[in-house]
Amino acid sequence: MTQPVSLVWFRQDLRVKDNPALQAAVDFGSVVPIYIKDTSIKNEEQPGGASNWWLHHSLQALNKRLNGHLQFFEGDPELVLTELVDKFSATGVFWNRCYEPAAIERDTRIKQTLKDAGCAVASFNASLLWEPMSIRKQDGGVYRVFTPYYRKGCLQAASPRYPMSSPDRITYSKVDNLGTSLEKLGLLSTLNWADDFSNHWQPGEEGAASKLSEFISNAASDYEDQRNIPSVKGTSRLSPHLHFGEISPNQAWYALIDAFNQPDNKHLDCYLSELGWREFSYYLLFHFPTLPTENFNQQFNHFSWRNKDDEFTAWCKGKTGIPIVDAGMRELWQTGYMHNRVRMIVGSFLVKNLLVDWRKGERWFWDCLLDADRASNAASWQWVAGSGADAAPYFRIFNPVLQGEKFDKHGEYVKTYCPELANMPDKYIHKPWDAPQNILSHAGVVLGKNYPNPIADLKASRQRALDAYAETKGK
DNA sequence: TGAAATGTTGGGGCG
DNA sequence: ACGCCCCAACATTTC
Repeated sequence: MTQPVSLVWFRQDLRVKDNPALQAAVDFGSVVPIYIKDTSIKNEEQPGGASNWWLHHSLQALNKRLNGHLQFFEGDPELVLTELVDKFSATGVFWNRCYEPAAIERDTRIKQTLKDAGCAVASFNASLLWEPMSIRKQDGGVYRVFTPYYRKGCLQAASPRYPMSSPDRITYSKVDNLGTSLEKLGLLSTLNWADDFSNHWQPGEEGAASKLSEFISNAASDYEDQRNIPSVKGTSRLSPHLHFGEISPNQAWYALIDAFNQPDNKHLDCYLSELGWREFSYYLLFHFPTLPTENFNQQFNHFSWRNKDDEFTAWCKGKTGIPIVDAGMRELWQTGYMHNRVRMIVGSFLVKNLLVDWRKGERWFWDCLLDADRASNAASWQWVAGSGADAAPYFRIFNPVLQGEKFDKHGEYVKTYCPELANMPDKYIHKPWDAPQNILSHAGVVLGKNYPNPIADLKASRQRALDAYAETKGK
């Protein structure tokens, strides 16, 4: 007696533990796990280079966990799925939900097609603590401010689902592998740009679990104080793992609560609320699908960005002459990651001091970040620009010198990524342009030669931003 | 999850 | 001893 066959369509849930769709397929019968590189989505929504590097290695890890049974395809998922259902005589298809506007539209259509073809189809929530459609204000409206969204909307709603364990035993269907090879998906860049990534990261479920336990044993107990120091690994660094679903937020949420084993701990609450910000980004994207491309606050449609190409390029390359900005941009390029505090600093500098449209920054991050995520990236850039929901007010302009002196007191972070400044004394590490000539020459720094002169005067560009924003506000 | 400008207070140096 | 000034330290307001 053969079991019914079902497909598990993996997308952003590249794990075996706490995977509701996989569990459903196991309960249903024998399983064919598949991954489809979706070529039907628009170019600008295709994952960037760094993200694809991660995806490649994550798929490799998942395939290993599935004993090599993962089948890889490329194309329009609707066509691929209907064809596979037919070829494998599958009677069930299961997946975990995605929440990006284009994915929702695609999946809704596919679900109908497969149902019409007589398949059992079910989708599940595997990547959010609270799904966007379930959180509403008392009057039925949509929250626009984080704190009431999180405190009233989320924390007073039903608790997040407790994580499931791995399926006891996965029975794989005895079918041919009709897919292509992982390599043929072409996710790896031909440049050697990504070579260094693997020194910093281990994509896959195992890497995610070890990041989580490392965070719990080393950093979580002092999270609120340490998370802002970029030279210290005081954050969880789970973001790329969460993005690809190698770990669910539910697993992180409950692991932290269990580890602290006491309510009302400020470090615990602080970390959980960061997971809350991730939820809020998805919530905003769901209810405002144009978030990645349109100003949430439409007053900004009239904003006169300067958009100077040479300045934008200097920012991308980490050659602005502002040490902590350059260090951040170089960390991004070299490691595919940037510390959260520094993301705010470089973002504020680009958008406010240089007056470059936040969407240019969004695009660069999209291509460079291993944790590039449509929801978080869009919501965070709009937050920085002041054009978003519950955004930073227009007058909040980070001073990169003060931020450096506050959060990187001895310049350890700067010196890691800007080695040409390695011998600068603490006093001038964040403002080499103010250093007396003898100190510069003693440190081997020649401004304009081996380290750039600052491309913007911080005081004047701050005033320029205030004027520009004041003008927009008046419109 | 800002920074700068402006205002207030109080200790200490000094004539 | 007293008034005056300076200025650090902190608080408040403004952008």
